[in-house]
Amino acid sequence: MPKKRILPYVLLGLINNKKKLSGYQISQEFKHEVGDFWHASHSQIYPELARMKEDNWVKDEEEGKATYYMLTTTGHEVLRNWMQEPLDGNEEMFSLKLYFINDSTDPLLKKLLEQELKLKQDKYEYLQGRLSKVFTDKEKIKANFGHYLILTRAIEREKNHIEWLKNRL
Amino acid sequence: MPKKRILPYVLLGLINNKKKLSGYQISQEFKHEVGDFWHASHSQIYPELARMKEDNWVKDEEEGKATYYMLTTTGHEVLRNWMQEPLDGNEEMFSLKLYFINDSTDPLLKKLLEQELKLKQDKYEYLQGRLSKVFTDKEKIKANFGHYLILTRAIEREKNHIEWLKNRL
DNA sequence: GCTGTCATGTAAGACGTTACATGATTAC
DNA sequence: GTAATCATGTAACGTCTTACATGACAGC
Repeated sequence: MPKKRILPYVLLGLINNKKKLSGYQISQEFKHEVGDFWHASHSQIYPELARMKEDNWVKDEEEGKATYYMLTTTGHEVLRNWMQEPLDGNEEMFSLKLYFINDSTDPLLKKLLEQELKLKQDKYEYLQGRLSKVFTDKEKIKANFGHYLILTRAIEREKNHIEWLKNRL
Repeated sequence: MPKKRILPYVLLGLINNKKKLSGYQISQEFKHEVGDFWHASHSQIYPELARMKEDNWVKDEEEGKATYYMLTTTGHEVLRNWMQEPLDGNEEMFSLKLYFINDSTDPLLKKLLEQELKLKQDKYEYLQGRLSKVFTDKEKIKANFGHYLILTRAIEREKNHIEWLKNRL
C-alpha cells in the first residue's frame, strides 16, 4: 500500500481556515503562517488542487488571473474525518491538526491533546527504557557520549512536552 | 543544485562508530540505536554502499555471506569535513551529528552545542516575533486558538532546548 | 526599461517506500 | 518441515525539489 498522503488534507485545512484561497496564496501561507510546521512548493500545490477539484473536494471560482478554491460539502466531510483519525507516529501531525482548530471549544481539541499525551507518554517510557538498557554504567556513557547526550535530551524534551499537554487538559 | 544528501554521511558515521559494519547490520542499527533520529531502508542502504565504495569512501571485506564495510582514509576525511560543516536549519542534524561524537573531549562537541544554541536562539526570537505580530489581542487568539497553542508550544520547546544547551556549555 | 511580485503551470531528476525476489542458516 | 532471521539485491511507484517557462502588472 502506498504511503499515506497528507498534502491534500493540509490544503483542505488551509482553505477551510480562510474559507477561500488561491494556489498562490496557499504557497504564501507555507512561507509564513503554517511554514513552521509544514511545507509544500507551488509545483505540488497546483496539480494537487486540480486533483482535488476532480475528486469534488473543492470547487473553484475565477477572479481575474487568480483561481480561488473553496471546500465542497464532500470536502468538509473529508477534512472532518481526517481530523478525527487518531494521530500516528508522525511528529508534526499534532501541530498541523492543531493549526486547523480555530475554536477553543471544539471537542476535537481535547481529543487531540489526549491522543498526543498518550503518544508522548509511551515515547517517554520507551526512551527511558532505552537509556537504562544502553547506558548501564559510566564506561558506556564515556564511550558513546554523543549518543548519551541526545538520548537524555530527547527524554527531557518529551517530559517538557508532556507537562505542557497536561497543563492544557 | 540538487538537494544535499545526508544518507552517505550517516552511513560513514555509523560505520565509523563501529569500525566495521555490513549492510544488514546498518539496517538493524536504524531499527534500534540511531532509529530515533534517522532512518533508511535496506533498499537505500545497499546501493548507497556500492556508490560509496566506487567513490572510495569505504572498502569492503567479505566474510561468509556478509560484506563488511570500513572507512578508507578518504572516508575519514569526508566524514570529518561533513561533521565540521555548520548546522543548517535541519532539525535532526544536531542529534545525528551528536550521535557520531563518541568522545566527550572532542572539540567538535562544544562547537556543535554552540552552533545549535545560536540556531535555537534565533528561532526563539523569530517565534516570539511571530507571536507578538500575529496575536495582537485576545480576539485573534480566540479566533485562531489552535495556531496560538502550537506557536506558544513551539516557543516553550525552544526555551527548554536552549536551557539544556546552556547547561552543557 | 528593469526589477519585483502576482499567478500558474510543466518537466526532469532525486529520493524514498513497498513490494518482489532469492538463498542460507537457525530454532521449534 | 516450516517459520524466523540473516543477508542481499532489484523493480515499480509515488512524492518532492529544482529548474524551466510564461505572462501580467506595479513601482522606480
